[in-house]
Amino acid sequence: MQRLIDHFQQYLPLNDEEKELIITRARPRKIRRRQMILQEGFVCKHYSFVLEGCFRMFAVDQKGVEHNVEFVAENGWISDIGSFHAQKPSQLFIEAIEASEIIQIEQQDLYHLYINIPKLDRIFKVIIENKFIELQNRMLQNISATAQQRYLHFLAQYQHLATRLPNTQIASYLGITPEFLSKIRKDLSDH
Amino acid sequence: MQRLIDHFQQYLPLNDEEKELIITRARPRKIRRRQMILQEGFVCKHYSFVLEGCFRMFAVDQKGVEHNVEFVAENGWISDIGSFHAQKPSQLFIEAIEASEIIQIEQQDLYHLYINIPKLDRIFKVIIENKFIELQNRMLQNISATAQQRYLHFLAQYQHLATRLPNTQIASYLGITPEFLSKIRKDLSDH
DNA sequence: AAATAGCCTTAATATATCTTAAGGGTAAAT
DNA sequence: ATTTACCCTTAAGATATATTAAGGCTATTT
Repeated sequence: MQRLIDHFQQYLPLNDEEKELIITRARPRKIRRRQMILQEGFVCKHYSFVLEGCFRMFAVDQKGVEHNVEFVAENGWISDIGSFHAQKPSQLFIEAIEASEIIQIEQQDLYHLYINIPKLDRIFKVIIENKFIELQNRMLQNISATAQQRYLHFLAQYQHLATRLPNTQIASYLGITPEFLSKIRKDLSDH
Repeated sequence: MQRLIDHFQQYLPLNDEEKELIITRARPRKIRRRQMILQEGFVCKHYSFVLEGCFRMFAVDQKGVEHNVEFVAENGWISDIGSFHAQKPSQLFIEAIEASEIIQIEQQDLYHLYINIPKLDRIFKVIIENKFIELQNRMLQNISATAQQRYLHFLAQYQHLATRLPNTQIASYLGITPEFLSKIRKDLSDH
């Protein structure tokens, strides 16, 4: 739990009372590999902070094909924010790619924390701003770069993830088929 | 200026003192068509709230081709958030597509407002959460849908924009060439 | 140890999208 | 009123990426 407090304090210091309140509203949880913490059709109940392990958020299209929207590993937050705030059924899945440990905060608890610790508004504002910047960069890549360039960019920016993920998951994140990623990798290795 | 206050009050009520402070720190400005309010290589100095008109944020690739990252029209915010907060040179341009009126807040002013009106942390947290959700949906479309599906989705979600934008700008936003968009439109009109 | 399932690769063929080139239409600039 | 610049379209040929099918390799599972 200290890890979560430390995480928040990277943004702003907290006093003991604030730390205590956060601790009462957050719950640690172990997740097995392949376990889902969100499924399509259900409301996203939590904001989840990843202590150990790795998750993917994905959608399934009409043909049943999965598309990875996001990966989140250590010290990152994952949630379907739209579903969480609107309390509407999600169209997304969140699945553990590895055995993981997380800390979860439920919606009412998070709202309670926001009211009693206004600093958290600031902290989460910055957290989401950073996620937005990252996503906007990825979007720019997607509309302007070839699949090979996107793959190289992914390797450079997310080395820590790239080595832990099967290529098939990376392909889904890049928006290409595993077969085509395989071709890209061959072309690269042939210099 | 009242428009900005009203905008904030859609999220949370403000008292007179808060309104007054915001007004002293925000500046209205008229922008001509094609005028740039941010250019590559410069630090993004402002958060800009659009009263009237329409802007695009775009990047220029090595070949000199422009890629539209985002459109923002009435009651939306536009800024290169990364450049703004880090005070680092931007890689993006922001240009008025129509003659426009905006209200701008400089970095130091916004930070001053955040400190003196903690509510604004909450308000901007929600604003950016909504932008994030929108962008994540677009990202999902981009990795999972064909150009035709993306175009139809764009028309459905942004009718108000679609009719005001030249197709060449829409094509750039969708990540396709104008020629291919033209073909898509023909295929659609042939049912 | 065998069987199963997931992952990675290869290659042939098909489809989506880009490039280049050209022409016509319309709005802004002179 | 003419010119210029921008925008939209069409089409042929090129390239990027998807689809299908097959085979091999590992790590589980039986």
